Formats: sequence, C-alpha cells, structure tokens
Amino acid sequence: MSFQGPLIIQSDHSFLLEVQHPHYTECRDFLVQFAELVKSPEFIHTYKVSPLSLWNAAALEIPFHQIVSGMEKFSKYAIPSNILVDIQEWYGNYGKLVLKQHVSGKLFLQIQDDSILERLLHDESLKPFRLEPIHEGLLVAAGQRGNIKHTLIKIGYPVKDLCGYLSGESLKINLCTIDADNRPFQIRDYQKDAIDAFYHAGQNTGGNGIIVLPCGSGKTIIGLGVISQISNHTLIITTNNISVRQWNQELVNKTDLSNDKIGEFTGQKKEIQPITITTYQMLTYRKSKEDPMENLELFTKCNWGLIIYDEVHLLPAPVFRATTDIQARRRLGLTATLIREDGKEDDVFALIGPKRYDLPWKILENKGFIATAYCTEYRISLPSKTEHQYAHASKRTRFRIAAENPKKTELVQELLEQHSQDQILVIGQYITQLEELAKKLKIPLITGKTKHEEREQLYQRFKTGDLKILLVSKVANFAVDLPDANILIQISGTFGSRQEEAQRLGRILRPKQKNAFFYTLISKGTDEQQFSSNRQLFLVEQGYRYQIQYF
DNA sequence: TATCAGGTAA
DNA sequence: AAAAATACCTGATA
Repeated sequence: MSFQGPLIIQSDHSFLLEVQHPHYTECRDFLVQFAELVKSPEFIHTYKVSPLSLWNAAALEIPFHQIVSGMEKFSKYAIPSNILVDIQEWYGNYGKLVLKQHVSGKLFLQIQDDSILERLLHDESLKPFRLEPIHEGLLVAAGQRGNIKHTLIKIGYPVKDLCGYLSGESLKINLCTIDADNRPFQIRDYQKDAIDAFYHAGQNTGGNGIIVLPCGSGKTIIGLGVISQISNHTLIITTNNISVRQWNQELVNKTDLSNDKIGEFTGQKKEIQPITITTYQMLTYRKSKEDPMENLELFTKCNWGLIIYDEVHLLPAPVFRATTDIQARRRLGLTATLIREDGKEDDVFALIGPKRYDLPWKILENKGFIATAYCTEYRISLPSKTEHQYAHASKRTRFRIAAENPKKTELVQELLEQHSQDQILVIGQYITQLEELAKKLKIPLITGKTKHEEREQLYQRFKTGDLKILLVSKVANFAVDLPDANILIQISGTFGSRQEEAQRLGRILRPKQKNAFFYTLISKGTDEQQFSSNRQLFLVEQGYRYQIQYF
C-alpha cells in the first residue's frame, strides 16, 4: 500500500499520532474507542492502550477485528507483534470470567481457560476467599460478590457478572410528553440510545454500568428515562444539595410522579420515599471514624430496584466500600468524563460497571445540541521581578507564583474589551488573586464565602444580561445553578485536573446563537505550562484544539 | 421554626 | 503537593 498512515505503533503500548496528517481526525476518532490520550504537544499526540481501556471497548462490544483492521489501516509501519498479542489478550480477558448463580446457593465463577484457573488457584490475594474448585470453575460464597470482582480486577481479570438483580419494590413511572410548564417534552435520540444500551446490557432488565455524556447534554433526563423504564424504587446519590433539588424538580416536572413519592434526604430534610435523592456525604456521614455509617445502614435496608450515582467520577472511597455489598441492585453511573485523577477507574469498573454508552462531544456539537467552542491557551511571560522570585522559589511555591502572574490582569482586561458584547465568566483558583482582580476591574466576585442570597442576586442579574462579567472561584466547579455564559476566561486552575477543565468548558456549551470561547491563561515556561497541558488532555481527546497565543 | 456561626471530615 | 469549597453536625440566637 502506498498510503502513509498517521500512526506509529510502538511495542511499549504507546500509539503516536501525527496531528498534521490528513487522516488525523479519522484516526483520532478511531483511537478514542480503545485508547487514552496521555500527551498532546503540537505535532505528535501520544495515546496508550491499557487493559482497562480495552475492557471498556469489549464491554461496548466494539468488535475486535475492527480494532485490528483500524490499526492496520492507519499504521505507518508494521505493527509490533507483541502489540497484537497483548491487546487480544486484554480484550479477550473481558468475558472469560463469568459469575453466575449456582444451585448450591453459592456463586459460580465460570472459567473457561485452564491456565487462568490455575493462576487464580495460586494467587495470594484470593486465598481469603476459600474458593472451591469444581468443574470448569470455582465456587464463591454468596456474600462475596462485590469483593471477588474487586480483587480479581486488581490482578487483571474483569468479571462479567450475570448473577442478576433483585427486583426491588415496583413503582409505576411515566415520562410526560408535556412538562409542568406546558412545553412539549421529548427524549432525544441519543438519550434514548443511552437508556437502551444500559437496559439491554442487563439481560433486558436494566443492568449496571456507566453512561458517559458531555456537560449540558441532559444526563438527568437519561436518569429519568432509566427510572421509568425500570419502574422500581430508586435511590439517587448526587454531589451537593443544589443538585438534589434539581433532580427533584426534574422528576416533578417531567414525570407523572406525585410529590409525595419523592423524598430528599439531606442536612435539611430527612425523607425516605420510593424515589429518594441524597448526597454522597449524607450517605457516608458518621460522627467519628469509629462510629458506623448509620445512614448507609438505613438505606441498605430499603428494597431499591435501582441506584443512580450522579457524577460517578467523584464517587468517594467509602461509597466504593458500601457499593461492594449491594451488587445485587441495579446501578447506573452518570458522568461527563469517567476520568479520576486518583486512578481508581478500575474500582469504578468493577463495582459500578463498565461503560455502556459514550458520545463524543464533537458529535453533539455537529448536531447543534451543544455550542461550538474555540479554545485558546495564552502563554504569558513573567515580569522580570516575578521571574527572579520564581527562580529562587521552592518547588512548592513555584506553581502559585506562576498562577498569580500579575501580567494576567492586563490580558484579562484586553479580552474583556474584545468581548464587550458577551456574557463572560472569569474563573480562578486563588481567592487573593481573584479579590485583587475584582478590585482592579470593579467586577463582582463570588466565592465560597458569598452568602447564598447574594449569589442568587448576582446570578439573576447575570442571567438577564444586566451584568455582563462575573468573577468566580472554585465554587463554579460545584455550582449547578451558575448561569450560562459564552466566554470563559480561566486565570488559574487545579494542578493537572482534566476533569475540572472539561467541567469548565461545559459551562459555556449550552446551545445558543453565539459561539463559545474558552481562554486559559498560563505563565510561559513555568510548571504551570506542564500542568496546563495535562489539564487539556481529555478535551483534546474529544477533538478540541487549543490555539496557542503569546502575550 | 428558621438561620447563623463554629468545628470537623475527606 | 496545596488551597478552596462543601456538607454534615451542634448549639446559640431571633
């Protein structure tokens, strides 16, 4: 073949992709199905395949031959022989271990591959389970359903769990065709697809797993759809109180459920109803480390037919432990990124489930469901005085000095003038930096300390367009009720959080007539530049290109 | 009954 | 490697 592919596949499982190549986009869309982007400098992007990335591909039923033929099509050179062997093994490992109910009342771990069986029998970490070898597999105590899956994934073997689910208390729920505000309501095609993917993955009874969708694409709607399809008592767990209220509103607004069937279990209210919405903190609260988690015990007694984990990428460690014990309940995880900066992706995979549905951001953009966004990274030199300070600073304080580069103020001013007709959010990481900027530019600032009443007032003024610029701290990461804007200027952010960057871009993606612009400001040649490129990885993977400017 | 300050956790 | 925000509780105040 005379075709020179854009992809260099290396034997260390890294895939190098040429950005300038005419087939770049096509190849990127192919790679994101089973690989993860780890580096994205200007000309060559590095992807890596891992067992987990291939298990997710296998769970999504992306055919293996499609992965191989894609690699052959895009590869510039011959594919190293170990790569094909490795990815086939990883991909193939999903589904090799199947967990089923056994007549004895125990669980049957079916293993078709004798060499795997042999390995498991001698593995130290499996000793405590006292597994009993029988024909074609092992018997496991019924109470160990979660633990065994968790332990096995840590040694490289994902389990396909076919033990089924408890039916849960039933409750008829239907979605409305006209919402409470008298507007027609219809579920979108991709939302329907996501609901179906989840439902059919569990032997057509609704199963377990994760749906990944961009910010602003209506994840709550998908939650409602799944609830109505399963029509069982449901526990919804979210990250904060505002989000609890939002779920409640959406349920009232778009389903035929009466108010008294929906309960909020938070610091303010302690209701448990057929549909109960609570927070992760409430669930795992205890007075001291020695006390039991009373709320959790309270909830495990209920006969839920479905548990929804909102923003599943933020799921805290104690909830993992709790989830281990409720493997017989249907579980739906919702998220925009699925990336965790703490590397616990495999815990999510084992205990909540594999990815069942994923929709690239650019596809939604093309269909007009989210706004077209342009990202720019401004690299700003340090003033000579600060440069000197930076050079002599300890590694700890360096990041902060770079983040608080005083020249950022000038650029912010310039950008504000350029976009005088737009709704602009300025987001920063450090309160002192934000306060200074607020004073200099005479813009209102919202931080964690701002009273709720004052926040609402500012949000309201911003919504009506009376106020065109708003300065916000990290509250923006959690504030679900933050009004929409079309320009976002990021003056500093958390070390290398890909998740945060994605969330922030999501702030300006609600569809509107105007295009969205995302500016991220960093100090040239400092540690901040390194962190910044890490932050951008997820969005680059999704097809966003950061234009580099110098200031 | 509601709201606020203060402390703790993760 | 570090700062900020959140949500829980308790107890005081109105």
